[in-house]
Amino acid sequence: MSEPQTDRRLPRSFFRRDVTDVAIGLLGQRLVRMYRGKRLAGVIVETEAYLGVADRAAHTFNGRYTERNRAMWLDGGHAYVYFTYGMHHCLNIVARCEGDPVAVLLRALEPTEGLETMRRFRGQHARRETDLCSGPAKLCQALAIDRKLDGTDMTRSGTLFIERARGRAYAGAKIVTMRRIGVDYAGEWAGKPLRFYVKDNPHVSRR
DNA sequence: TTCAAGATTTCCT
DNA sequence: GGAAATCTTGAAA
Repeated sequence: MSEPQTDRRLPRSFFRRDVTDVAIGLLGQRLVRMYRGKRLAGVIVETEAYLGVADRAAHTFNGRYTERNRAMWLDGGHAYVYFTYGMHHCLNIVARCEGDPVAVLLRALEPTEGLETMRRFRGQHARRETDLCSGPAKLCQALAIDRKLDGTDMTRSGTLFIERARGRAYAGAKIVTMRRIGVDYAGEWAGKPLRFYVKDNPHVSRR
């Protein structure tokens, strides 16, 4: 028996493409997190591409394979969730194929379902709706995403997945391309145009 | 075993 | 605009 959402879920082939194409293609798609029977969801409005072994800003730079980043080495469509700064989680979606450790960092969502629950998870910081998911760690907190979901196959999981959202896609909107956030230590890679977001969308992380 | 630093967010001046 | 919070990771010793 198949559930309605299953038909809308993005297939493996979507994620096995070039990581930059996946990063751009994810804009306008819907991230869904099932939490205790409830749907927490939002449309992706900001992403960053991490190019793997050649990319000094990537966790897999120079072929690094560790306990933390092993999910990045999985097949396209898997989730890579890491913990940083002693308190924050960030969600990536692996692209390409097994053995090619590239991924897309989800930096912001326009929340669409389960806003009350998100507000509860975010606490009193989320005064405005644009405070809920306007940052990589904020969206993880709003959707209760932590390391327990690291390595999840998002093309098969019923807990964390991505739905095609053509009706809400920002196909007609302008996509802005610029340097990535928070990777100034990465030398020449810090300035590469690998951050993408929907122009003028209020949920995009600032700076 | 030790230690510096981090794909961030929030609060304070 | 600047710094604290907070702890895991990864590399060096």
